[in-house]
Amino acid sequence: MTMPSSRSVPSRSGDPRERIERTAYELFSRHGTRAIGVDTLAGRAGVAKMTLYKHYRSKDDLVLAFLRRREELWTRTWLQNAVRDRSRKPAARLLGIFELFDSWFRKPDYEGCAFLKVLLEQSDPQHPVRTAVRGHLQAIRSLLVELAAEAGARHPARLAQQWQMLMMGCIVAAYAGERNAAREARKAGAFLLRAEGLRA
Amino acid sequence: MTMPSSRSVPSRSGDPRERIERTAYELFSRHGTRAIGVDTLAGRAGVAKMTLYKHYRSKDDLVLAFLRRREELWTRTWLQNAVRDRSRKPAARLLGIFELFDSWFRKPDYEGCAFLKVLLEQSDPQHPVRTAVRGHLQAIRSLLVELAAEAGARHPARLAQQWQMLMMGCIVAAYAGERNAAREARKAGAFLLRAEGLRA
DNA sequence: AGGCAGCTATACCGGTCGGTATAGGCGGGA
DNA sequence: TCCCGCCTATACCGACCGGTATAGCTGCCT
Repeated sequence: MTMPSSRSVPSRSGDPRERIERTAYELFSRHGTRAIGVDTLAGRAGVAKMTLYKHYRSKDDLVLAFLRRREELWTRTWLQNAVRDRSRKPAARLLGIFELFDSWFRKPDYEGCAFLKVLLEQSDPQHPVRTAVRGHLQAIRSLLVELAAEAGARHPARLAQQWQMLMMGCIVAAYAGERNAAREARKAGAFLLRAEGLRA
Repeated sequence: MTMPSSRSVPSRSGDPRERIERTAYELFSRHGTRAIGVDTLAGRAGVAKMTLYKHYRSKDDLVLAFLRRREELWTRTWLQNAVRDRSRKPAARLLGIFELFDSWFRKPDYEGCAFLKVLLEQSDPQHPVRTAVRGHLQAIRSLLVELAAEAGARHPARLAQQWQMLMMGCIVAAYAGERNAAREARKAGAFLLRAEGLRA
């Protein structure tokens, strides 16, 4: 009677720490960090609350671990690899991001970008969590700068910055229900490439 | 001793209802709606909690009122008027949005976009609050479509959608600390205009 | 003078927040 | 066999959550 949601999809396998992180990833990604309490988290992970606090000093610590995992799984494993596999020409790789986004946005359980959710729910600019998000956005930026440079852009840093704004803008638009956001962003991106003297 | 923050900047003037809405505007805009409880709100407004619940059935109701006020003050009074005053040529008006954003982002107390904050903190797509945000974003879109059409764009709806993504993207980028986001977005926007056969 | 509407203050409700204390179960290594 | 390290379960802490009940004050209308 205590917690009806405790045992649903308990992510049973793995040691407790792994179960905690996996559960945090699912719940924080979907609902943000403010909406999920530590009791809910421990219950869903099938783990005692004390175990959680043995591995992480505070909830903020766990949130930071979640953000690291998000960079590992989303940025590196998903985005980076998919973009490199999708094409050989760097300019096409940049455009490929939006093709990737297009199928992402059309997933019925599309839940937006965890980095942006966490960024916007923290009003203190000095807070460690918000600082960490800035770092993770910077990691994505570095990837974009690299691609822009490989593509031979005149101003790789500028193109990367504009590209990232377009990415974030269409992620939010898709979250607001605009399912074709990625396709329109891709078209806009193509114009930016031309302005940099590139063609896909 | 009960509430040290109760009387700081109590927005003293006006009837209770106006004080509530003004306080909600300040607090929700800066911190989001999840971070601000009704006790804090009533305390800061210098109003009894019962008075608050006499004017609004629930906190969600108050949030909806806050969003309406945000559209009134931010979208209509601020954005719309400023853009119309800034220039006569519609294409220049579109670009003027980012010039307006540039000074907005450089305010030391820049607090981002309340619509986006509220949108991202609500994970249920059916929730009335999230539905309301979609409506407010649509209002901004309408303004953009109008400007794009006046400017003679070949595809006003498309240009408006891309423009809004650029706007949201640079709002978020600025929130992450990128102070020159608006200037770069403006440059990107100029390329989109050229692609539509327009010149500023 | 009476009355009523609007507001205030205070206390309360069950539930959840992040975080801690305590005691016991269970498995592996010596 | 005994112990120790890791985990569990449960209860607790003060604070806060959204929302309600009650009683009293104040000012305006008649």
